[in-house]
Amino acid sequence: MRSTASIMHLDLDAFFASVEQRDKPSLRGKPVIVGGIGPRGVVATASYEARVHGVRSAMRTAEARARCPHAAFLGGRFDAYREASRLVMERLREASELVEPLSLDEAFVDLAAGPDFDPTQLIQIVEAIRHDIGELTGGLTASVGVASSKLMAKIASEINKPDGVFVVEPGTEADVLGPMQATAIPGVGPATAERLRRVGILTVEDLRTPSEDELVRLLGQSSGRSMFRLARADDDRPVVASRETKSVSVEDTFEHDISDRAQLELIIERMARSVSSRLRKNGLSGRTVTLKIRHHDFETHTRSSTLANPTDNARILAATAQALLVGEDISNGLRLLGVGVSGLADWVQDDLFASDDDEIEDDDEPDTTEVVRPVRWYPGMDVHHQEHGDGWVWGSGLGRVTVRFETRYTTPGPVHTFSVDDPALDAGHTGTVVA
DNA sequence: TCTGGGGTCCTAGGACCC
DNA sequence: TCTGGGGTCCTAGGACCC
Repeated sequence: MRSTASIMHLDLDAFFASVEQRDKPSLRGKPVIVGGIGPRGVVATASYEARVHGVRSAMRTAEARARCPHAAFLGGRFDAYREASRLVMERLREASELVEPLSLDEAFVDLAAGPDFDPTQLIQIVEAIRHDIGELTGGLTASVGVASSKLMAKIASEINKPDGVFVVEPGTEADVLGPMQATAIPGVGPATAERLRRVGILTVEDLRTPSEDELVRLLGQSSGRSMFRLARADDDRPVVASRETKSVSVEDTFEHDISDRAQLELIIERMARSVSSRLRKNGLSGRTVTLKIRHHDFETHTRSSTLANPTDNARILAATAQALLVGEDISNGLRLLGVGVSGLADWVQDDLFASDDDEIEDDDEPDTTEVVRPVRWYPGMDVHHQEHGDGWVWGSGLGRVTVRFETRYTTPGPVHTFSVDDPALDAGHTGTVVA
């Protein structure tokens, strides 16, 4: 643990929902919920206006609708989120080359690794970053924690959220941490919290009572040892700029359980194509193929098989995953299927037998010269109308789609309803739906 | 109409090898 | 003749994170 507060943790506030409010002026100041919008969906992010009504991440969308029926429920536009994230990470890298993104909306930055870092200018540096993020992203806000370790920086960023800063003065770490719930420590989730509760440990201070060996007996080697240290704010983990991808996977929960084997095999084929194209985009190939299945009753299994050589070939991935489905009892229906690849190598095996017809036709990538016609209009997605211009889908059903014509750069705009196959209406730039 | 999707890390047992 | 060990790979499951 270093002696200066120079590790920063930055967290964009209600990230997905904030991007939506930025791009949809009529939703600013209103409850916005981004996530799965189908019957089995869950909330990814709720705006602060929605959180007032008790809506939280990972809550079922059905419950969120009950709690906050007047909210806008949107499917999510990942291209827009990725672009905003890219701008933020780029700005962070100007402060220091040691930036460790944790997700699209979170990163650690080792400020001490930056060009002529001056600890006496810490607040000015942080405020400049936050100011620039707002400018670059069209008004997104970030919460920041700065401390002498990753642990305390991460905890600090929560303290004055949203749009706030908290600096943990070196020397005060253990005192700041002590009164907090044990679950404040990253890595203490529901299962660990329950184990700790059973032996009377509720706060971080409580967590300092047992010996290291006792914690190892309770939580296992790895967790036990790390919890012993983290409880004392003893943390010297470095900020690591780049981490290698370890696995690539796709999964889908169906609106209705599926028990038709042929249909499941087709879904596996589609997923294998998607995994394959993502492997290729990143110059990766892998040896272990994993099929994930979730039964109607939520019982979940994985089945994996390791190939002799790494591959990124969609046909091989599909055949391997399909073989793993044989022997599984699907008579009561599956609610989820997933296909993944691990054991990645950053090189592709020269395949002596590869030929063009070895590949399944890749329809994953839309032909950019064509007009993109979405199969379905989901709430929140970007659209373009030949006459009315740019807007977003407010809702659809019964053969109609309702669009609000406004963008990030306009005032709240008018609403019009069209037939779902109106030829004047096209998909705008859009990401993957969260559904 | 209970319970997403994309990841990471850890544990544990069996096979196999030295 | 009564029981070694360590290491690695593979599979499966579980906890956790955003």
